[in-house]
Amino acid sequence: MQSMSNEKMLEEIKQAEDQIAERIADNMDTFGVSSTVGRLLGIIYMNRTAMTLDELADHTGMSKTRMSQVMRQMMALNIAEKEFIKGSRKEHYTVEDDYTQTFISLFTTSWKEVVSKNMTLERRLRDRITKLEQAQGDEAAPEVKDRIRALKQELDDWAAYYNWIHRLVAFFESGEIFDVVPVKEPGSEDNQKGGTSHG
Amino acid sequence: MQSMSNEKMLEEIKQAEDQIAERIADNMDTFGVSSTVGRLLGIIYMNRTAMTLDELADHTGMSKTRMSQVMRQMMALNIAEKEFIKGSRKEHYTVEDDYTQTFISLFTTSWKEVVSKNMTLERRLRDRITKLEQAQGDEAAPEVKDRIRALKQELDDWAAYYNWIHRLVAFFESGEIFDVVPVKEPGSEDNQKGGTSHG
DNA sequence: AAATCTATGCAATTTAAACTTTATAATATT
DNA sequence: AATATTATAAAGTTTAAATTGCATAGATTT
Repeated sequence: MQSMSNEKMLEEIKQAEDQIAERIADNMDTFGVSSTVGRLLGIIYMNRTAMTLDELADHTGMSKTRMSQVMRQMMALNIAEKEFIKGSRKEHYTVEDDYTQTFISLFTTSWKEVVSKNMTLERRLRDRITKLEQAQGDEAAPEVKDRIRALKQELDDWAAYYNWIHRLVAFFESGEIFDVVPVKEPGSEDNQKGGTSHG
Repeated sequence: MQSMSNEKMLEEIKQAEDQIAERIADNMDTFGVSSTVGRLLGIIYMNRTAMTLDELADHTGMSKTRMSQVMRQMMALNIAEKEFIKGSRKEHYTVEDDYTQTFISLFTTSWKEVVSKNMTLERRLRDRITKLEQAQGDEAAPEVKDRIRALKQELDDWAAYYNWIHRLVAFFESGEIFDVVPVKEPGSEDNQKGGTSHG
């Protein structure tokens, strides 16, 4: 085809941008969160400036209530924050503009929650086992003793695994991960936006 | 309370085991997969030997068809495999018994898929932009030129991010992650089950 | 403190995912 | 080849999650 009209070109460009945003949204379910989270992330990111619930509702065609819920969730996940805009009464929301940092936030917040739930259960189960051991009289069947031993072993493995995740999360959160897997390919002098000191 | 009956103790032990299995299942949605995946993982893991679809259906109270679907998904995620049992016609399924390795498999397989999808889109968009640039005649508006430049920048950022994830996945898959975040706390002489050479 | 605009909690509805039933294809056994 | 038993596919149903509309509470301006 020959030289296009400007309108047609702008239309094509918009389509390309939309495809990127849509892919961001899709990828979100790998983190176990709703795709609407990704859609808003994409919209605000592409917009380059803070946006209000009304603007988001306009862009998505969804209800303002839903926008409120999702932005709240995104703030809980540490991938969005409110930004004060002088002269405006509305709340404005921004998102982290560094993809990698967004990945880290999503990864660490969700796994921290998992680790915490696990630790609670572990404590409870250890107490329970202690009581069981005390309660098992001299006449306790060998089978019972074996099962208790196996359960303790299981709990130890389990705890070791969660301890690993705990340290893994810390490794990401502190930014140490960038020392071993830098953002840009080796050969570039400047390997990341925020420097090594993250936490 | 005083010394319990053996039946009561076995009952308590079983409850504790069930709670662990239930937690494994719950945690699965952090990976973005159905909790049934986690439930089967827990059941087979606790069982310590390969199981058939019928046995799984018995344990869960779900249909055999569903068991087939989920086991297929688990094999796609590299966290389960078929095991040939001599003399039996049925398929028997086992799961990885190392929690950490299961984590790695889930993490790497899902992100690999995401990276692959992204690369396909990226290629397609770059072609499109090239065509746009060729098609923009001498009379192309400055706005169009700006938008194209911005889109290219966006695509570069985007590609850098996915390249990072790509290398991150490799870092996990190769086992190098264990060099920087070992499975057991430092102080233990033996830091992991499979040694350093994973891939 | 009344009026006006904001964001959010809650019940109701829509939509998507999980799961089951039924039907079919594949594989082994006789 | 006929039979029995397995695994998978397709369509239908149930259950859970996402989304909306309405009602209310919190601010801000006048």
